[in-house]
Amino acid sequence: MSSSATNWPYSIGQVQDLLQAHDIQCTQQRLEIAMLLFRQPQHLSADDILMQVNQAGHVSKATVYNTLGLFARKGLVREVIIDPNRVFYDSNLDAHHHFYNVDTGTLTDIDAGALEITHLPELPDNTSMDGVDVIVRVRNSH
Amino acid sequence: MSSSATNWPYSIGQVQDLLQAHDIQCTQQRLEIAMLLFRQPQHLSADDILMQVNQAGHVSKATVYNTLGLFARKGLVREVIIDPNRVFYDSNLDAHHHFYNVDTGTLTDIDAGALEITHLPELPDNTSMDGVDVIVRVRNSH
DNA sequence: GTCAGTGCAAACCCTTTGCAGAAAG
DNA sequence: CTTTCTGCAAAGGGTTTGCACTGAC
Repeated sequence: MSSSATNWPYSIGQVQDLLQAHDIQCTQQRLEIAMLLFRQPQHLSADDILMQVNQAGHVSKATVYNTLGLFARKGLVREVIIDPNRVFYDSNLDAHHHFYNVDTGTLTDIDAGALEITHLPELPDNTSMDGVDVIVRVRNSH
Repeated sequence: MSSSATNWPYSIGQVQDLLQAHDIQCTQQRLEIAMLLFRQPQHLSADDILMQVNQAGHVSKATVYNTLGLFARKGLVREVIIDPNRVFYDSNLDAHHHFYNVDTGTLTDIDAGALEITHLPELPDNTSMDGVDVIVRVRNSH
């Protein structure tokens, strides 16, 4: 079930292969952004990435946003829309769900195998399944 | 389990009681917005509400946003964050989940009883459960 | 009369876009 | 050489804020 037989962090070669496998032309900037995301399974906002990638080299804001949009469209990363203020990009390719700490804005993974959904009703007419997201909202126990 | 033994749409009196029960001072504008939301179980964006409420009377944009934020904080409506472009406000007070049509941006309810989650792993340290959202993304079958 | 709510416009912030220059194949 | 990508700055769009006015109690 695991699509990624991975050892984090990914090596440069593995990231290059990953881009190619997802039909994404490999450029300097895309490689830098992907390397960052695939250092470990994590959830980063566009701004996180913009700042981190610019500690060493330089990638423009527009390129970061365009690249992340491209990665998401190509299925290389998953957009996580939970926080109204920003989109997170998730480098964990395996099926999983999320804890969302509403106090800190922190996302934590829930392995898909650790949770089971049953009795899902039939889909609306003329639609097909695209995915199921489960978000468990938690708050700090005061 | 149903917190609302309701007959939609809510009457003015019922909405006034609802506001009072949620510790919200009843004003003209808040009543208008609440009446609109509780005409039926539905998902409206701030802009939907702004436009609909201004077909008859007039409520300013700031008041609509402030009021919806207040309603959500007080637990009168539920914020649904699924679409990166706008927040939906859900007047369905019963436990339920959502289908989200990624092509049309449409939300549809899934009765909570129609779906079961088991084997939820234990929460992160020092946190308490705030709620579970299940989002089933669907797309139009081409 | 006092405190909370409202309206307007401007400010904010994340994200997208237009276009000229640079890079990839 | 042609096509695609990148960078900059400006525009876009939903949401928030500052402040004076109005309304609720």
